[in-house]
Amino acid sequence: MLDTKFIRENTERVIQNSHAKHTQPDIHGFVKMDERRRAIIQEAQDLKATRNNVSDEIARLKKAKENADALIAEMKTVSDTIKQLDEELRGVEEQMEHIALYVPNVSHESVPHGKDASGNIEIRRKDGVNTCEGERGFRKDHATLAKDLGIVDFERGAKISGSGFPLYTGKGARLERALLNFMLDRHTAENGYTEVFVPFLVNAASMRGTGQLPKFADDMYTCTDDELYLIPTAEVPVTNIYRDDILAGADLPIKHCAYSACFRREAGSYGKDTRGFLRLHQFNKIEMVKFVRPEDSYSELETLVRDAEGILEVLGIPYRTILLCDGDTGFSSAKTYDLEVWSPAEQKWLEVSSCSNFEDFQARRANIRFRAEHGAKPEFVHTLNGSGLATPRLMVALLEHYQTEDGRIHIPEPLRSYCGFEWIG
RNA sequence: GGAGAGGUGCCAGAGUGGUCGAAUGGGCUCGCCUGGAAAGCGAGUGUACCGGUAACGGUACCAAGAGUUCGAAUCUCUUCUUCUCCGCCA
Repeated sequence: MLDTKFIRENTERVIQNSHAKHTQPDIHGFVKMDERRRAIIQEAQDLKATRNNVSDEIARLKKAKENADALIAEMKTVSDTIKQLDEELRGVEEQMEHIALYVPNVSHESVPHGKDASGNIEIRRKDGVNTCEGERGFRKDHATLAKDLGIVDFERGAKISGSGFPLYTGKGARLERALLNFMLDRHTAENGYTEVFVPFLVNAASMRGTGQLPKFADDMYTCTDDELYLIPTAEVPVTNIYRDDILAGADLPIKHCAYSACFRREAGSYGKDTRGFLRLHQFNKIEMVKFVRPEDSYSELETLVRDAEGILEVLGIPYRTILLCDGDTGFSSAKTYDLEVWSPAEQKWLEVSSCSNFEDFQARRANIRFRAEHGAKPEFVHTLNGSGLATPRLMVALLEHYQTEDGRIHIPEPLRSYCGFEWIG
C-alpha cells in the first residue's frame, strides 16, 4: 500500500506506474475523496472538542447541583451530527482503501520500462559444471526420468489429492528432503539467516499484510469454516512475524529463512506448463525474508540475489539472473530479480526464485516499523524476500543435468551427505 | 469440546460513568552527585490522524468491533486471545 500523502503529492507518477503495471485504479477519484475526508475530519474534530468542553461544564454544573438540561439537550444534537460525520468518514475511508489496496507499488528508477517478459534484462549467466548438453548429450526429460527411476509417483499423487500434488517415493523423497536441508543449512551457516518454522495456515490479516488479499484471493486455498488460508509461500507468515511491531534499529537487518510447503490453486493456468514438476498445487520452498533500514534495502537486495544464486552455483546448475521490467514486476514489488535454471528437455529457462525489494509497501500494509535510534520517531522498515529456492524446478534441472547415459542420476557432491547415496538407479 | 478467570502504556500493576492519556513501582534517556562506578536525588519517557513553515493546537486510541449515555478504560452485546481445570488427542 502506498502512503496517501505520497499519492496526493505524486498523482501523475502513481497513475503512470499503475498503467505500466497493467492496472487502472481510480487515482483521481482517490485524491478527490481524500480532500473530502480531510474536510470531514476537521469538522468532526471541532465538534468533538466542543463536546468535550461542554461535557466538562455539565459535570461542573451537576457537581454544584445546578441545572444542566439546556446544555445536555444541546450536546445531544451535537452528538448526532458527530455520529453522522463519523459515518460518512467511515464510508469515504472504506472507498479510499478499496482503491488504495489495488494501487501497485512504484517501480524503482533502476527498473527498465517494458510491456512484459520480453522487456526483462539478463544481468548474469552461469554455465553449470555438469551440463549434459553438448558432448554428454541430453537423453530424457525430468518426468520420464522420475517415472523410470521410481522416485515420483504422479498417478498416485493425483489419486490421493489431484493433479499437481506429486507423491515422492524412496530416493525421490530423500532427495527432496536433502535439497531442503542443504539449502537451509547454507543460508543459516553461511549467509547469516535465522531459521524459523512457521504456520502453514494463516488468517486474513496476515494475507492482507503481505498483499495476497484482497487482490489474489482466487489463487489461494481456503478453509472457510475457520477463515484460514493455506500459504502460497512462507513469505506470508515470516513477514507477518513482525506485523504491528516497532523494531529496534539496532536489531536491523533481521534476516530469516524458512522451509514451508506452498499451496497454489493456479486458477486460470490449467494446461500451461503442467507437465511433471513444472507447475504444482503443492510444492516445497525455502524462503528468505529480510527486514532492513530503508537506506540499505537496495544493497540488501543484491546480497539476497547472491544468496539464492549461491545454491545453484554450488550445485553446478546452469542459470541466469534477470532484472524484471516494470510491466513484468509484481504488484507489491519495487524491483525484482528472477533466477532461472535451464531445462535441456524443455529447451526453456525455468523460474526457481524471485527476489524482490518491496520497500515500505508491505511494511505499511503490515504496519512493521523501527526506531532508527532510541527515542526516534518510528519509520517503516523495508522488506525483501526471495526464494532460496523452490524445489520442483530445481529438481527438474538437477535430474536432467545430472543424468548419465545409462539413465541414472549422479547426485552432486554437496548433496551426497544429505542424501546418504551417490546414485539413483 | 465443557467450566472458570483475565486482556490497561516498554514491563509489572491500580483504576467500576465526568476531576483518566490514565496512579504507583520497575525499566530506559538526560542531568546532579562521584576520582570512576553503584546507591541516592531531579527531570523526561506512547502512537496515529487533522490544522500550522514552525512553536504549537485539536482529535482518537486502556484486545477488536458494535451499542447505551450529554459524557465510557469503567455499563451492555459480539468476536478474538491468554491462563487454570476437565475431556479428547499426535
